[in-house]
Amino acid sequence: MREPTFLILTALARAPMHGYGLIQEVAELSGGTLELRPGTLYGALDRLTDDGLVSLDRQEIVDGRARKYYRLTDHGDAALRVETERLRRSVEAATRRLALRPAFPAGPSVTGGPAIAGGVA
Amino acid sequence: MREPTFLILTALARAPMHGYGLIQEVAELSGGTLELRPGTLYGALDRLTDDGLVSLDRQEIVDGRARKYYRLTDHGDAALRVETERLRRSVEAATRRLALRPAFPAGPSVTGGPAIAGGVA
DNA sequence: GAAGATATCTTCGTGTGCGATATATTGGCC
DNA sequence: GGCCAATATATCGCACACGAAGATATCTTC
Repeated sequence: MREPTFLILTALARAPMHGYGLIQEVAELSGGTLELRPGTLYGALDRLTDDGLVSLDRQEIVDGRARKYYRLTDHGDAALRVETERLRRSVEAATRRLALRPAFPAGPSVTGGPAIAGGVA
Repeated sequence: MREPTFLILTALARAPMHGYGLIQEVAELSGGTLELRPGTLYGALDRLTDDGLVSLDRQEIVDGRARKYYRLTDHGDAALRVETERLRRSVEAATRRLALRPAFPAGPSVTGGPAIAGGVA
């Protein structure tokens, strides 16, 4: 599961949403770093629906425009929990190892030194 | 950046490693859930080298077998930090929203609280 | 000398995400 | 009244990362 898919599930974890709302919600969740394109969104929704992680909640007509609300299924809820824990472990591992490194003396100059530090167990 | 790539950079954050060592290290980092295949590994190393995130540290001959050690560059260090924070934000968002859901009433009752909690931002 | 582990690397196929594009309706603007 | 932007859904093709499988080579063990 990649980031767009993960964030779609995350967005749906709070409440059912329709496609366009998901685009905005995911942008917010990612701090603006990820702009969901229609091709990504609807492709993901189809895939997730096939996999049973998401299902069509209801269909409304708002101002003459059809709105399809998608909902996280129990299966999707479980998958999101599993994936979240996987990611959490990765993030923790990376954080731990980055902390051992001499975190960049800042400055625009790269200052030659490889500065790799010795073998830590 | 996807998970295999992320974990390769994470593995290299501690110390330079050679390909085969990375396969084992990434398996350990992921708790055995991700087994890096040679195609994934060497493809990623080539790509990361082209992008300047990783570079060839040294080449040793151990027991007659060539070993190429790869090293995280400053650029790679920075990229890993950025990516780690991105992931951390995603994980926190998902955790927060999952905590709001009635975490599976399920049968055998999980005793009292969801107990997921943690510091919500 | 054959078998298995170590170690690197290539080729090929596929799934996912993304860009571009199409369609339709509403509302604002000139 | 016509045009454009925004809202909203949907499809197509491409690129890229990944994964499976196999080729190559050396060392160790039997």
